[in-house]
Amino acid sequence: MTASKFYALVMFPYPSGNLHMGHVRNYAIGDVVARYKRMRGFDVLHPIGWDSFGLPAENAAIRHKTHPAEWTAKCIERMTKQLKSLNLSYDWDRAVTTCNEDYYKWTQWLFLKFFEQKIAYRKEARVNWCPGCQTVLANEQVKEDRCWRCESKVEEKPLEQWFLKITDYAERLLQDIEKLSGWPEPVKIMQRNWIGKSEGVVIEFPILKHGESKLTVYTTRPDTLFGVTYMVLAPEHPLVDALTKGTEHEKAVKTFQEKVKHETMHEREKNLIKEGVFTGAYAINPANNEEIPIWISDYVLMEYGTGAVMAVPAHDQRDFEFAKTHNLPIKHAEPFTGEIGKQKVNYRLRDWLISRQRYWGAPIPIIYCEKCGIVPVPEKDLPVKLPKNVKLTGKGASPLAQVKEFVETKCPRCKAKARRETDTMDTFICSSWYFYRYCDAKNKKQAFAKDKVDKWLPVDQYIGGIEHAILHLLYSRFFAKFLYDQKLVPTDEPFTNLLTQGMVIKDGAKMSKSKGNVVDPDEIIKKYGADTARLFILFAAPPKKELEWSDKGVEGCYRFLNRVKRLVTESLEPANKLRGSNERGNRDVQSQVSEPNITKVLHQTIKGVTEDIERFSFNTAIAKLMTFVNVLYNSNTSIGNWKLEIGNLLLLLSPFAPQTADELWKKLGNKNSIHKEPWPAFDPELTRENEITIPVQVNGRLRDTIKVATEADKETILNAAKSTEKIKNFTTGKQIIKEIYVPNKLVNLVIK
RNA sequence: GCCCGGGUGGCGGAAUUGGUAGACGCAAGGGACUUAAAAUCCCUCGGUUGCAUAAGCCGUGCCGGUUCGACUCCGGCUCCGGGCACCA
Repeated sequence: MTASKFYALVMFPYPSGNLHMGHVRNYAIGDVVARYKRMRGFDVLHPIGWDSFGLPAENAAIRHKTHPAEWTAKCIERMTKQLKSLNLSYDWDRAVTTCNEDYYKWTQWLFLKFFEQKIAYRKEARVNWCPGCQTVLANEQVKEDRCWRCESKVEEKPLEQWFLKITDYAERLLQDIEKLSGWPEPVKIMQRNWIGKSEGVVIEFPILKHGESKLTVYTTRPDTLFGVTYMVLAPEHPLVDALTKGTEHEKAVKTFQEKVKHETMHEREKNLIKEGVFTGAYAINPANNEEIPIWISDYVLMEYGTGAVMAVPAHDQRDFEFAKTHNLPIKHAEPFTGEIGKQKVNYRLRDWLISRQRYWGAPIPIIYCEKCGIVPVPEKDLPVKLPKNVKLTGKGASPLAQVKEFVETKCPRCKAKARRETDTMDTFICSSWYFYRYCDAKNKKQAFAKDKVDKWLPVDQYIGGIEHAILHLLYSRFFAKFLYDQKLVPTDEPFTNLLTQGMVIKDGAKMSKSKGNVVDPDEIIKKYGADTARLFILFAAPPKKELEWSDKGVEGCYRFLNRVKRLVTESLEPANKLRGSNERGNRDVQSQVSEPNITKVLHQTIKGVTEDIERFSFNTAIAKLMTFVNVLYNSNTSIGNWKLEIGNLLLLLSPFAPQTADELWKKLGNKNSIHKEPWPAFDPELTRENEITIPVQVNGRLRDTIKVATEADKETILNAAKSTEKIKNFTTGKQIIKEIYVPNKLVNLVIK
């Protein structure tokens, strides 16, 4: 029988040149999972790589007068050293680097697949332009009208660009969220909201004195049809011209349209007073034949629904505000219950804009021919290599457009002179399929072999930052579905379980250069070693929560590891040496722990640590190891007898502090690496206490505790509880009306 | 505005199904060892009354409810963090 597979994946880093604490946290968590699963006998895939295309490298190269390829290579070299210094158990042979030809060749190949299936297409649209990055951005990459990366204010520009038709998958992306039982609820909610499904109807309103022309609106509330008092069109709506041409309203409408044209979506949204003008035309409410005025206003968006709405000010906040501003009637009406219009589903999700007007990305493998039009680069001609000799200024059009040798080519179909596409792909494309490439990282003939991805996918545990709740995690789900449809991968969801780690903060704020609160992992590793750094990061907070950095806390973890080391050293000394009281201060003899109890605590610790790791409660797992070490230190028995306990302690410690655990393991006389050992098992019988302390409450308030044998029956325990001095003080002269006994948990006496 | 998280000692956090609130670590105080310091080891450590390591009262953001019993469940607020934001 072969071992079950386990794919432990961490979000691969962008090679900025510096590992930061967020990385350390992500990778420490991932490494604990990988090491633990390995010890549990799983065949574990735990890879790492580099998300190495992207703007920062291009900008850094310009600043440092070097080439992005060289800059990136240096950064990767540096960060590889840093990662290796953390003793992360990666399979380095599988490392992928998205800016290498052998990777982006297949990114381009995937683009061709999308193109074949008409998922990749070109269209002109008003797109988000970031003046800081000098490129366009996808909707997902704009946060509150600012660029997610450089925080410049995003502008809108009408441009012809490449898109991926992610909207074709909107319904499946939404439905399959149900399948993601191993994902955190907030992430799923964010994705649902982003997709933004709404179900409604499309209703046609005839227009008065305009023959057959009709006004089509989309509404989720057809029941409010009787309350409609006016109609509103988006300023760009195609009917506007026909309605106003040659009328007294034409001029005012044109002026308004001009004004709106120069505003971005966000500016429009910020307008507190809803502006608009009357078109002079009227529509007829199909439900009651009322004549209602048609207005235009910037609060109606051309991009959503039909670009026209029926306004029900009695029901809708925005309609209400508009009606008040422009003195339009507000009508409270009976609900409309008839059948009208056609069912229609709308989504807020827009297609993914993937063109980027920058150099450091995978070239879009497309050729424009005057005769043949848009021609995909034939597969055999891949990769379309990024030319090395480029002038990078960070300004103006796509840098590739300046490279004559790149642009000028022949049409693959008719062999006539043709031009290459000069935009590159959004780097989120590169990161949407890297976890497939890991399975077959060196394949020269394919992006990945089917049997390899069949073996490893889906990812059993994915770990990364919440900041990708929509971005990377939505794109990757989309890719998975497309690749699944192409029968290239085995599942239509890529990640079975997702753990979103919290940020690392210091002095209450995110670590950042501008705040000057950055802690350099290198310095911590140099001073205390990688194990201390890992241990602290895992101990200071549960993975999902924010982690407050504390230099003192780091020292505490350092002390703990030294305590473990000392324990091992002392255990190797002659067995007759007791942990005598003379070297331990004047401790209460009763607090010392005797031999059989150590066995019990060992088994309790194995049980507790195992369960804690399973539920990602690493902080409490480590706390239990500390408790165990404290118990050993407090023991009154010969330390020479602790071989078994100390061996197990090291095994339990090994996923957290791999280097220390292995060194000490060898010191104990073991020849093989601790990391090849199986995870320790516990005996449930041996974890049992033979005497337990039971709290005794009177009217729900703790009054005393009693010690009883674990097997003691209800009657014995209740009698014992009622007969203690303290309890008697509360109960004498009173009537016990109820006796509550929760087995092995507590006694509560209700008195009157 | 809407949708998610979250408020527990001086601090980070624990309490897994409603059952001894504060595990573990940090900081603080005391002690042992030492010529001394560092390191190490031990003890105390939510607030309050109290000589007390006697006993009691209060205590998990606030107000109320359910329950023998609530950090945990329910209703209403409040503050902090995050996401979305004219999507008809």
